Amino acid sequence: MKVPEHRSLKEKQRLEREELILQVAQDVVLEKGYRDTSMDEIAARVGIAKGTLYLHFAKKEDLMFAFFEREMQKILQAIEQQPVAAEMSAQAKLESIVSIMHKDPSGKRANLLFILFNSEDFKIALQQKSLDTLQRISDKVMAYLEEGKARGEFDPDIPTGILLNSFFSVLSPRSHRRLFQEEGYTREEVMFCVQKIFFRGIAKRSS
Amino acid sequence: MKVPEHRSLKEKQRLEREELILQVAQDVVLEKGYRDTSMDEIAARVGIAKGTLYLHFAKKEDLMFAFFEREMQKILQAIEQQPVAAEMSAQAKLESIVSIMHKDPSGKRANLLFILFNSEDFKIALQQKSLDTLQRISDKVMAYLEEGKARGEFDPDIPTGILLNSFFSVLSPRSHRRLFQEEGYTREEVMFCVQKIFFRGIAKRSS
Amino acid sequence: MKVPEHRSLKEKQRLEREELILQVAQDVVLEKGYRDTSMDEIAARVGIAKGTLYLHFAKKEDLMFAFFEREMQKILQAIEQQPVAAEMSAQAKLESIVSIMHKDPSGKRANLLFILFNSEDFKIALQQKSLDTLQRISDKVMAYLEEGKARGEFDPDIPTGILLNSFFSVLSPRSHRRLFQEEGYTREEVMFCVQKIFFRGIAKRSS
Amino acid sequence: MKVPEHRSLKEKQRLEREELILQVAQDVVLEKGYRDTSMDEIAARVGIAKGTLYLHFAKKEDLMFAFFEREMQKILQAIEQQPVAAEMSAQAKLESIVSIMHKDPSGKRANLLFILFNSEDFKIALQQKSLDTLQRISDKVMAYLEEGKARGEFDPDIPTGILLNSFFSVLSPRSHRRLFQEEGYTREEVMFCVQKIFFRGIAKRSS
DNA sequence: TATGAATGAGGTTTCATTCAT
DNA sequence: CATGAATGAAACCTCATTCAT
Repeated sequence: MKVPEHRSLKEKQRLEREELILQVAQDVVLEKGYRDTSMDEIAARVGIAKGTLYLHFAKKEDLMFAFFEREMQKILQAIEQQPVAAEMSAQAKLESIVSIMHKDPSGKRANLLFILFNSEDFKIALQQKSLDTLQRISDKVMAYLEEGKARGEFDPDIPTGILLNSFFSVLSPRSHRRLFQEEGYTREEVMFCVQKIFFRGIAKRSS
Repeated sequence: MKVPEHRSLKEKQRLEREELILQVAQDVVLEKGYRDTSMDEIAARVGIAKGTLYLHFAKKEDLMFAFFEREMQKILQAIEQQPVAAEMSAQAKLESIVSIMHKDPSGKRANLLFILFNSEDFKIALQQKSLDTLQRISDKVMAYLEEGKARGEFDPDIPTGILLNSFFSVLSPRSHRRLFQEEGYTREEVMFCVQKIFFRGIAKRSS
Repeated sequence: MKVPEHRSLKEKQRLEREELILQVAQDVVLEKGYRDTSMDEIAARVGIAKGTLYLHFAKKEDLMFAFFEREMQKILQAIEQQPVAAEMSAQAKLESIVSIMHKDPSGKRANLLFILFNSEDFKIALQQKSLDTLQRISDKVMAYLEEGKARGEFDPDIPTGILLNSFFSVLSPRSHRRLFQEEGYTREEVMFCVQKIFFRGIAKRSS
Repeated sequence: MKVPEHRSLKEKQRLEREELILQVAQDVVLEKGYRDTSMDEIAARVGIAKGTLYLHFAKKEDLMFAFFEREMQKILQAIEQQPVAAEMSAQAKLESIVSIMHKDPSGKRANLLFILFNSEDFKIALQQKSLDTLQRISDKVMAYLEEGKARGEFDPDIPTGILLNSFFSVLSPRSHRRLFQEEGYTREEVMFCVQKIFFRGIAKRSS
């Protein structure tokens, strides 16, 4: 109020630190899972006091939700910035979305989303927040699925809601993770096959 | 000691109680997840003292593992008792397995297995036990998948390991649960579509 | 009251079992210490139900106290049955008592008494019971100590109470146990030296 | 962080509290023994929450070990700071050690050490820690015992290991405690007599 | 009388959250 | 703002003791 520039500098620092916290939290969650990630450890790794953590995020849930939301935002932005040629097939568009979700710089995104999605604690928290960004991603995918049906690419007999769910099942590395972590398949190989199964599976029969 | 009937009566009561405990544990796990299921709460809901719980299951892990194993046994037995005509297609055989896994009286089985499978704590416990039953179910499915490939039903270009994983993905109600719990689809409809996607997706292309 | 013979038969069986329980309790206490000896384990080793244990001894403390008392009784009897020649020196008489306390058939007595004497729980229980037998043993030793003083064997300047305590210190295998369990001394060697120190230490100076 | 005085003030308070905890723990252990000393009770008596206790000592064992080690350190330092004239007899040196061990401000030290030494649980914990301080005290005593033998003060026929044990037996107030707590002897009187017995007992006979 | 299933108080330890400095 | 010590609820597990059969 007195010195706006100062205020915004502070604000910038604040955001930078928030970003750092989220990064660290992500790492820890990936290592230890949701429940075994303690606020103590996050604070320690960031190099701040536990109390400071609570200045940024009032609850553990809030922190967790924040980086979930951030990932979603990134995905949404990437999807929206993706150049989409009009004549591109619906399948190609959806494949590009899958590709976005699996190809983050750190390569951790999909695992992270999976962990959060399957953490009981987190689910409960999630239901109480608005899922706006998630909804928008979902809408985008749904739009492509319906476009594909309209174009005759996808089987119109399968309800779009079910298609949507199956799409996100394909995406989530679920047990796929095991395939390249323990059974020696490459990530690319697995994703290629899984997408193949999915898109063939939903294709309109050429009859 | 003297009277066999007496002994077996006690034993019967014991088994009944054990069954009750497992039922309750199942419910709580379904509601709250593995970690948030406390021995206290299970005992309270069963209506017994905490100590009594420990007479039946020496550790939380043991209790959890017990009903996991029990479900697996039921599934394995059902699979093995299923009459399998020699000329039945591999797909039909696999469909019957899916059907078994999804048709338990309570309708909770698949969710439960999914929760346990994705609980970090439980995984660790699981690795220290023999996974015999689980392995045998898995072997059965794998055998059918390879039979299907040999018969020209399934695409031989997709590694069987990946097929196997995808099969269990289809099975696990993961987000499917949402479809009939919140979005108004019937369980049958969802399973029908999901299986359709899967089997079309892995079918050998008619050249 | 109706059938005395029967009654006494029952009574005899009862005592036999009580003896067995005490034997087993002794073994377990020697193996695990006072606190880590559970009523469950005693019952299991005796081959009776836990409830039966409580028909004989209403509290854990009572059981423990019972075999403490029993050992004391044995010691007292052995002491009183010991033929004591009038002209025997006081030192010789005391040495024979030490010998009795250390030479029980099982060779466990001294350790056991030591464990009990140093168990906090037991001490408290002990204080609430009459220590009759213990007192009588103590009186016997005290009498010999005073006899020794009167005869000019022991130093009359050391109060008999202190001598008494030191005597029981010498007896108790305390850390002596370590000497032959971990350091390779023989039990006899240790006892010989320790008694030597004690009796020389309390001897009247020949000046 | 910025102000050293501030840091050291906090540190000082922390140490003071730690000291208080150790004091209280000592009292409780003296009253109830090792096993019956609960973290709850210690916290309650100190007037802090249970969790706070765990900020200072991560395990019950650690707390117990901490004050054991602290006492040992105090004793070792006192021994090493003791001015030792070269011509002093070995007996005089050992007497000064006994005196140190028995003359702590609270007068509880020896009892405490004895309780800990005879607690099964503590022994196990002790074996996993380095016994450095304990060993050094023990070495010092042993050196004096051997010096005494060499000088012709002590009986060379008694193995030094046995002498060492007997020395610590004399020190430990074992049942001595009873003498001045219940029987009206003074501490000094008891210690005087007990040392007299010990040193006479181990003296070389003037032949 | 004998049984052993049932009880529940009590013990240790963890960790999200608060708050005085 | 930042700190981190303090809190206390809650989790798992044990075991002496009771009591219906």
